[in-house]
Amino acid sequence: MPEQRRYATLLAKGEDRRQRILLVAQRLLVRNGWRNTTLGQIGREAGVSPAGLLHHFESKEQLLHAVLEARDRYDDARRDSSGDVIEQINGAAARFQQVPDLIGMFIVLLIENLDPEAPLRGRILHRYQAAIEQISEGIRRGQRAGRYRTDVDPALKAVEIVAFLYGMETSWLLDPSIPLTEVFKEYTQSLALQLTLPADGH
Amino acid sequence: MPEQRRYATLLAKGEDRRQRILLVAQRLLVRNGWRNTTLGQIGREAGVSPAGLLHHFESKEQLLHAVLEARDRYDDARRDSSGDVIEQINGAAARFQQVPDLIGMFIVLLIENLDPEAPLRGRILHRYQAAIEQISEGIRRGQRAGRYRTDVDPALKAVEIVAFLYGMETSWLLDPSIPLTEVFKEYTQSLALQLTLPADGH
DNA sequence: ACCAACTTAATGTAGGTTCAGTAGGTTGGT
DNA sequence: ACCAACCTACTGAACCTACATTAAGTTGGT
Repeated sequence: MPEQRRYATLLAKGEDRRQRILLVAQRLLVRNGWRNTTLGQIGREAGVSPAGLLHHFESKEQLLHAVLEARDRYDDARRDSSGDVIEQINGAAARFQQVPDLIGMFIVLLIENLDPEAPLRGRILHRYQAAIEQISEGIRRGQRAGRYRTDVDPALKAVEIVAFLYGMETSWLLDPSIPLTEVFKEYTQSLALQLTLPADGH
Repeated sequence: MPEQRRYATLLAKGEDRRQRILLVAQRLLVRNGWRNTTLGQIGREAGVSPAGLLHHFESKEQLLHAVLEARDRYDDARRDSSGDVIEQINGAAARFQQVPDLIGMFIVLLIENLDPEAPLRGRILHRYQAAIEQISEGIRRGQRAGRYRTDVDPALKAVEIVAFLYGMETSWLLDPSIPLTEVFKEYTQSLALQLTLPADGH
């Protein structure tokens, strides 16, 4: 039996549990925030004791990083800087329905790490700026292609769009009954109107 | 000497300290979240021991409620349902500069109270819905007055606008260097464009 | 026999709260 | 003017609970 296969069953079981823990941790993180989520809660829902949990992750902090890395892998997998801005926004909207458990993680961590000394602050700020940059670039591309008016400042508009997206996440976390699709549609229409019409000086 | 004036000097000192505690608590609440703010921190910055703090407020939770009530009084004082939506949004923008310490309190508490069982969840949801209602009504008023197109659904647009406002708070909390004024101006222009132009069926 | 995957029972610590006491200003009577 | 009773505004130490983490032991597959 090859070295790699020794304990294959056990290791598979462990990996399974590990994934389950990550999923539960992710969900509770969004619902309760990270600081207010205890290893006991995660463990209970994942079927292990707090100590058992630390068999898979060496500390609570490291578990958080594992959750973040899983999330980053997901994001990286579907980053597409090809489509135009409207499509990017619609993509974000679709994700609300497709993977509701992932929505809000970023916002929750952002709020929990506002302090300059907060451990995740750098990482989060970086991600925010990357989002701005991605949207800006989408707008610039549209302008170069002649699809968008050139008198709209891409950087400003990007800040606005990202604010709208964050705000929708926040609103939806609070009240999932809001008419997501319609609001997104409304906003993208409004955007299109402003981005594609010629200026009229009133 | 009238009954109310007994111990006037002492009571004034107490009231002074009380106000100072409220201010510090409010600031730390936004920076660190409520759960991550300790009575020790608040006390240190307000010049009392944790125990001394509880002489003025009977518990940490009650202190939070006092902060909320102070905030509500402020909000109620400047509620104006008279101006149109654009003006309301500009008013919100102005508050970022005027009273930066008040910005973000709502968002932070919102995120910390997402859970259905969370103590402030009801209060926060109610306030969100009130904000939506206020904006909706502003749009409807504009429509009745013939200033706005009637083919924009006020409820939908209100959700969008509130999302933008929350998102701007969040973004600004994370990165205060964003060009606030310009983004607000950009957004209100975009809004005006959509709300006041006749429909073109493309 | 060995190793992963646990469990239960400590351990340590942070933080809210309680308690007993101190300082010093206030009041009302003398 | 002075004093006793009373009050507010605290402080420091002790208390208690909730957690994260550690230690030591158990189980069951390979």
